[in-house]
Amino acid sequence: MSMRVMDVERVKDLALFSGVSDETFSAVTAGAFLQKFPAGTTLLHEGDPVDFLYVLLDGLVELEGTWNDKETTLAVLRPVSTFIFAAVALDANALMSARTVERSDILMLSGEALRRAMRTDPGFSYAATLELAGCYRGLVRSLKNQKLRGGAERLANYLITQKVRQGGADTFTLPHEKRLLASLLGMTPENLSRAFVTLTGYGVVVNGPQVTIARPVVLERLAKPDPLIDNHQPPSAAPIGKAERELWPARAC
Amino acid sequence: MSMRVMDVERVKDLALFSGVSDETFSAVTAGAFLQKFPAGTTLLHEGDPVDFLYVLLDGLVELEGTWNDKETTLAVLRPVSTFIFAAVALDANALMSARTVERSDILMLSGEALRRAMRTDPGFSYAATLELAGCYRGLVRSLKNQKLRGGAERLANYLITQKVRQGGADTFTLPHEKRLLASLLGMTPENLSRAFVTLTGYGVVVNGPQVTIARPVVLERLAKPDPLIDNHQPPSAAPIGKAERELWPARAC
DNA sequence: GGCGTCACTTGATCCAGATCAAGGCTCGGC
DNA sequence: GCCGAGCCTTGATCTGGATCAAGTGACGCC
Repeated sequence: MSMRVMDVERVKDLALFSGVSDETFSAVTAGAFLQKFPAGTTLLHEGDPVDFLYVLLDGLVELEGTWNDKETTLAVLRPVSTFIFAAVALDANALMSARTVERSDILMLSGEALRRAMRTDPGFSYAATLELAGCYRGLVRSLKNQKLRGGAERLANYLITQKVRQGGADTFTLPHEKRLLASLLGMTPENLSRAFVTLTGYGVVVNGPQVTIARPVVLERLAKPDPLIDNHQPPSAAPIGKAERELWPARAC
Repeated sequence: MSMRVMDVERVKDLALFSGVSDETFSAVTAGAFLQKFPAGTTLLHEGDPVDFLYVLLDGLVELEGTWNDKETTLAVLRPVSTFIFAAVALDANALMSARTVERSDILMLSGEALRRAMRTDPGFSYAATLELAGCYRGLVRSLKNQKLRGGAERLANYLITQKVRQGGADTFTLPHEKRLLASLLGMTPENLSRAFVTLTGYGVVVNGPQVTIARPVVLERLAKPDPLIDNHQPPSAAPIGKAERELWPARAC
């Protein structure tokens, strides 16, 4: 199934394709699929060879890792995002699985064509470098978050980040199930519940998926957000790549 | 202080500079410094703007992250490695500090010149993409290791990896202080001691920095090493980039 | 040679988080 | 409308790891 004109435009606007020539762009999108997947579909299993670069155009996707019958969520992606780009670039096997959380529109671009484009189009391989550098720094943040903070602190910072990303209002809604949030934050669902109870003492009120931060100053005193771990990028109209997200606030978008 | 001919050769052999044109290479190395640092020198502090790409030619370097007066080791690098390449590519601030663990020879390449080279030399930006993709995957492995395994399991896998990297003999030497290893593995020095005691029951004998794995099969039954987390790359004569390391064993080096 | 420093170890205790168990709730299907 | 499944919460208990405290041994310095 091929892409509609509207979808082509959305892809063209990706940071990854910003400096790309028209020839390269059509070469890369020529053999592309646009597919709709229901919630809970595994797009790609850990260890599998990776034939496509995936672009999430609509919906919600989880990246997860497994070992010894345990699993953990490494990231939750919202549109518009690319994923497993590193494996595509290296033509290597996936280190994590990808699963749709909601019904999602996903564009699949031939890995072979992308690697060829990276070798021939300097604008594209430059953009690819920036994209990967942004992804890398996102992971550094995750690792620091995981190793340096306790559960309640991770949750507090997650809530502050969500608040900013959703526009800054004191009340906002969690973007997905708490079970998934627990896995992302590296704790059990039971402990996430208890962490929410703890934050009650810092002015956090929870009502199902609705969260309100009644006393932001008090919560921040607990959370101690840090620009070297948390990326408080506000929402923006333009679709944004991992690189620009990393560069904020150093550069305008 | 400029580079000796021998050092130029070592840099030229880096995977990062494999497909690079001679002009680009001299442009990048023109304003380069080669410096020797004593042990314990902080090369770069978290949050600082990054003006140089660092290349560790000899010695040992630790990358660490800090939050709220706690600190943790994110990686320990051996020669020949580049570091903070992502920050250089994006012209962003460092997310981690870099410290020499031993006396080290470090080459510093102008970030400005490298970014220019990335924009003009397609061979270089292609190699940069591969390098960053390799670094990215290394971090994915670290994060899975941290979130999915317990302390004793992380230590067991670390030991198995060291054994392989050092040539496969049952007895090998830890490459640095245990205090640093503890921080890398995400535990306190006290708990690392106890984890070593635990592994005694699985055939691990410790004598200062000397470790011998007396019953590899038993230890592996505990460690459950996994190619999607652990990178059991054997040593090799040629200097190797983060990309090739990731590709092993899929491709010959 | 004596002494201070620092890495490492060991023991005792404490705490965060995991696990086990149970109950309430929503929601979709029949 | 009833029922079952799955998510979420709460409570009780257990355990891995952190913290506190003390002791040992290696090494460098005076």
